[in-house]
Amino acid sequence: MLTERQKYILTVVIDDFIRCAEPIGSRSVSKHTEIGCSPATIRNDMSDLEALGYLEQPHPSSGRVPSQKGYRYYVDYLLGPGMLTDHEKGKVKSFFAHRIDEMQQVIQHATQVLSQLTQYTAVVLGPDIRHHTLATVQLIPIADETAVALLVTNTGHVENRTVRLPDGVSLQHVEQFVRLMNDKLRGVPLSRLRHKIEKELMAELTLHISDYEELNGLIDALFTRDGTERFVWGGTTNMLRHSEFQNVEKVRDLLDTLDQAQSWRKVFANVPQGIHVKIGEEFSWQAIHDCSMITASYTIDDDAMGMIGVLGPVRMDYRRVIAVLEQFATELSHQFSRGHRQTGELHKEGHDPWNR
Amino acid sequence: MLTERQKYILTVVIDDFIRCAEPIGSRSVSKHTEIGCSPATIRNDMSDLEALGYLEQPHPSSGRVPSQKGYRYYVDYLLGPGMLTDHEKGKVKSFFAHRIDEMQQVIQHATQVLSQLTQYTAVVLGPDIRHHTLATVQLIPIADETAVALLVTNTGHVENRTVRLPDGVSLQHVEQFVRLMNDKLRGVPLSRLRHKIEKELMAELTLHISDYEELNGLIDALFTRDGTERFVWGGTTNMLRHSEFQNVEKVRDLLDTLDQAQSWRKVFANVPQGIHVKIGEEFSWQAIHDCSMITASYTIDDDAMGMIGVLGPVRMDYRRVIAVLEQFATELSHQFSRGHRQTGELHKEGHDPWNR
DNA sequence: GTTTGGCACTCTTTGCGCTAGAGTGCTAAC
DNA sequence: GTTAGCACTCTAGCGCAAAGAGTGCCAAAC
Repeated sequence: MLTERQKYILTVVIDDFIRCAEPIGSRSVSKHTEIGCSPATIRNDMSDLEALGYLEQPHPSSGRVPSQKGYRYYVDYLLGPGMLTDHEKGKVKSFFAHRIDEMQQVIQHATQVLSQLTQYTAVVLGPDIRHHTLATVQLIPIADETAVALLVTNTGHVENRTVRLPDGVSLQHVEQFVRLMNDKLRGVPLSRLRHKIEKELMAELTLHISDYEELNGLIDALFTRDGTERFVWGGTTNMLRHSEFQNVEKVRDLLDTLDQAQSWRKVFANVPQGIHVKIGEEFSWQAIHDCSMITASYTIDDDAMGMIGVLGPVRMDYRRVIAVLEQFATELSHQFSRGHRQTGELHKEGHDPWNR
Repeated sequence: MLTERQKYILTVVIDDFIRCAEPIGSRSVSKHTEIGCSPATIRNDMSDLEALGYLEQPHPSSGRVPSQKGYRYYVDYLLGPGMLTDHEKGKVKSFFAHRIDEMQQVIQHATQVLSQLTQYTAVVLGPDIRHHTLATVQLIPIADETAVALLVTNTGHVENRTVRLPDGVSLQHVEQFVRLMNDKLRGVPLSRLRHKIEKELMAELTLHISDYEELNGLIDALFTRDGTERFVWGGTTNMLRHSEFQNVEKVRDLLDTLDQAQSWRKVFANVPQGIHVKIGEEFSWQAIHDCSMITASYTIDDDAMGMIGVLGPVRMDYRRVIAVLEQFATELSHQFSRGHRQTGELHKEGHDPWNR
């Protein structure tokens, strides 16, 4: 258990170190007028803090540097609420001022704004479209046996893929097949499409495409998502601004790691709701052992939807970044909730404005 | 005019410098047995080559380093044909062994293979879809006044965008509007769509959407392409492998420059057909003044289509990269030509297998 | 006229020792 | 429990010398 003064000293050391990236000595801590005790006293406390594992000495008789355990304590117990500057507020506001239709553009732009605002690297995960419902599925033939398949969700998300059509099935049959799927599947969440087809539609579908193998392959090609949640990094080069990445080898490892999309998907999948901070060696990869990531989830009508995050050196400005992320995630939730509500009512079963 | 021996010495100096990245001295050149003359003679020639601007001395009494003018001469007149190693041939072969349907995936994968093969940074431009023809256009309503518009080309490329539908136009009218466009525009190259609509279809289209402003806006939203030819960088971190990028500041400038999509589009637009080498200060941006780019175009049925390229330090292995690019572009051309031919015949005017 | 060996000269790189500065740990006094 | 003083340690920066690489030039040889 730390004394109040020890907590205060730890806070000051970490705050200062975040600012200037150099070991902090007892004299410079004592300069903070609030403390009211001499460097010698502070030395004793800092020595205790080191013994407890919250501080470290890069070499004997240098100032102290926070350990990752120290950062963890700081984030969990010492961090006061942050405030956005007017400039930051303005940037966030202006991002949300003009509505953008295309999800991909929103994501891309958001990473840019976030990374520019924080001067760290930003990441934005799009909404999890498995909860969106199917608006329509279409097949557009482009060659004898090839067609482009389109899935459109109620939220306007479009997914397209090229599929092979089964041999020897007439176009009339394929058309009826598509018609049937549209009739029966509109309004069904993407995540439940496969299930619903297998439970309720197989019999009917085989009327149009009788070869079971072929039919199954086609349905697979149409509805199996590869789980590629779209996420985008922004401002990756901001990493190079910070003194812990002046070594090119390290930078290369780090940037290569950011490209490992598959692995990040796992990381993002396990991040809890709300604001969450992951520090250095809490990551499983060596290359980002001196990075921290702060994440915030945004929601659509209180449904968990997506995530935004900022990756920076362990020595990042947690207070400021958390404030920015909180603000940004809140705005993003509002934005999407409005947009979603507007379109949510449209595609009930049987309602088709175009009477297809 | 250079003597044969001077050309030989220049070649040796550049070859060696490309290999070891250190100034080359007369003694080390004389070690190449073929030359049959002493270091002193070579010193004289190197002195001449420096006077002519092909070589430079980093500081008095060090070895010589090629100037950019030297590289240019080397590339234009001295470079012999390169040969792929069996390993390289194998890599290229295996890339083209399995056919991939989605263009975006082909591009992405190609950049990875190219950058891995060369150990430099690779870029791949997709085919210029302005020459592809329209297969179909569709409007799928997702909210009261919003619809997803889809353009599909004869080559299976799909473009989607969200558009606002004009106020107070019935869905029947919109549907007829789309039907009309499909009837009249199928088979027209994307680049000529706008022109054709304005020349031939405006009168008919106003039957369905009478407000000229609204109609024009919708057509704009449907058919105006923002000129975002898709290109993808791969292996950007390979840049950091090379000794000229050991300075983090420089690396940051360079990586930031790679992100300037807009500017690169201009560069790529002006690259001539075939193999082309651009060296250092021939670029207009400071940040890549010590990079060279080698590009190769690939074609579909002898039509200029797209481009692949490799960006590396000026001190890059031109011979090897040119060989790789030539091979890769040739294979790519074959691949696409086959694929294209297969689908090229389908969408003649009036031929619609689904009778829509 | 071209080529070569020899030699003096220049510049960079590396290692060493020195000093200044920052910060600690310890002890004794308050 | 807190503080002042002091000895000690470690780093960063500087200058210097020696080693190494490579040149330029000159006179002699081909």
